[in-house]
Amino acid sequence: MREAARRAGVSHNAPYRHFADREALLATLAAQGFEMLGQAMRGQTGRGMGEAYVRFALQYPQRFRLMFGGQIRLEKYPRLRAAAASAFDQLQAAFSAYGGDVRSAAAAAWSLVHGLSHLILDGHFAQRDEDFVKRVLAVVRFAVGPQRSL
Amino acid sequence: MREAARRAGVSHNAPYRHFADREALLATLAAQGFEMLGQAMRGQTGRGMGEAYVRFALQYPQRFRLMFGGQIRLEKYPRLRAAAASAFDQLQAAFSAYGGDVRSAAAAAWSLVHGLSHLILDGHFAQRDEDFVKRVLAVVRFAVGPQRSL
DNA sequence: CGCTCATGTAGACGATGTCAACATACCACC
DNA sequence: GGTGGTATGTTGACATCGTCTACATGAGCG
Repeated sequence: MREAARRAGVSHNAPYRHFADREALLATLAAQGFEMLGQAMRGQTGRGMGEAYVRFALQYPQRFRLMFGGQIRLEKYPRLRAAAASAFDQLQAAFSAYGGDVRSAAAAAWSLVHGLSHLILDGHFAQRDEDFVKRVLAVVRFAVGPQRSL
Repeated sequence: MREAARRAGVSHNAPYRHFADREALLATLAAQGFEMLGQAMRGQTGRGMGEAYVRFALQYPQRFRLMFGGQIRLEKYPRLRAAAASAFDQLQAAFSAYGGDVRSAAAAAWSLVHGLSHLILDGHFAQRDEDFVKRVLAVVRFAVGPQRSL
């Protein structure tokens, strides 16, 4: 709060005229982040969407962490939840052509790109270039219906 | 820090005799978490390991968030990095029987279960029961070599 | 002009992470 | 057995933070 005020060049209490409290400020920034993410994925399809997702995370790491850091209680900010759901809907739409368990396939795809983003940001992989991302995403197939494999 | 001291029933500065600073305390807890995670996955293979991973995250959400929240700089705590790598190695070993791009496949598998854990914890999915997890994981196949699909 | 609303400021409070100074208990060694 | 050091703990202080209350100011409008 005080840091935000400082950067804005106003007194330490001015931000409270615009945000109820710290969490509300962060929620607004997070919602903005989800809109940015949605825009980054717009127009992409299939694997391109996943790559756009990871690219976004690597480009705005702090924002991404804010959006998914669990410090903001989604249920307190309907606008945040809506923004997040809208981004996910976009991903899910890319799977709707698919028959079968669309929801599960979309959830799996989201999980994959989300986890990859997080793990790269946390520095758990030696590589973090676009090629690595492509290679990892290329390994995965999504299957409908109850089959079995590894 | 002060809260930890309070719970331990000691003065507010006692913890500084055991941890350099707040980050060092959290790093220790996180390292412990990685060991717990490793133990939770031990003995599992393939999809069972993924389920164990998600189960761990849902069972110890705060710990999981601490381990992957990005608040601790890995490079400052070699023991932490080692604990994390050891857990990942276990996952990677499960793929070593596989030919092809083992590293990428393991990275994809880790990303999948990691992202799923995070998204469930964040409340981005309506369901969070074990069945949902199984269903999502069941949708994914890992393929070696340069093939193509969605 | 006077009222209201939006916005900003100053000052205070409790809580936190951290530092410095001081105390105490235990253990090794002459 | 005394002595010194190390591990551990305590008290007190400081700057910072999020937040609350009270007060100021300025624009728009009757």
